[in-house]
Amino acid sequence: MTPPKAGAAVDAASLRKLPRSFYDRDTALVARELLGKYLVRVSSGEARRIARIVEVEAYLGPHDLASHSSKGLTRRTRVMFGPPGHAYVYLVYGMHFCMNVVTGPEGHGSAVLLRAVEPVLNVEGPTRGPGRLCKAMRIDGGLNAHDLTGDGLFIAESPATAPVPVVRRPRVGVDYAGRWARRLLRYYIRGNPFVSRP
DNA sequence: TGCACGATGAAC
DNA sequence: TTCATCGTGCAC
Repeated sequence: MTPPKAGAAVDAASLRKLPRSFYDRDTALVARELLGKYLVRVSSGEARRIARIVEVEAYLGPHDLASHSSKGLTRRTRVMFGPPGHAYVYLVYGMHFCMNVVTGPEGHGSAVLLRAVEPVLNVEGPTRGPGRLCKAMRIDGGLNAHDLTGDGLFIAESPATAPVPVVRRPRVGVDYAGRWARRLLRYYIRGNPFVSRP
């Protein structure tokens, strides 16, 4: 009759969904503050999946040559230029999905890529790396443009109180972006074993 | 209409 | 280090 410890920590009533105002701020700040938050996925007919965000990357806008939005407003980047608090999900290398959260005011073209999570509840398989994260959390292109203040897929406050120690590094796989490749826009929780490339 | 190239992951 | 695999953006 003793409830599992993890279950108690993620009781439905304790999951406080992040408001849109959280996302409508400076992208690097949102990236930094997403660390430690809970990513929640509710697929119909399946148990609710919860994972703690441990690694992210900030993509600042059209001036950031590593950002998809540097191509301007296209069918693909439409979501990035849309209102904050929505999911930008795209396919890379023809086989892996990557999930971002749109940040800043509408029209800004910025987002934060989720690169790794730590399983908390009902999450199976590897979760380090943006593609594996999406696979484990059952996130695919059908969730592109999904409103993160709604249901199905959202981010919530975590019960943790202590601040997380943060490491800043250059972003992964953007060597083509010149000086933007060297910017320290990748953030992860120091010492966390689920980070993709410590 | 064609083509080069990935915000990756897994195998070798 | 190589390769799978396909949507996107841009050249033609």
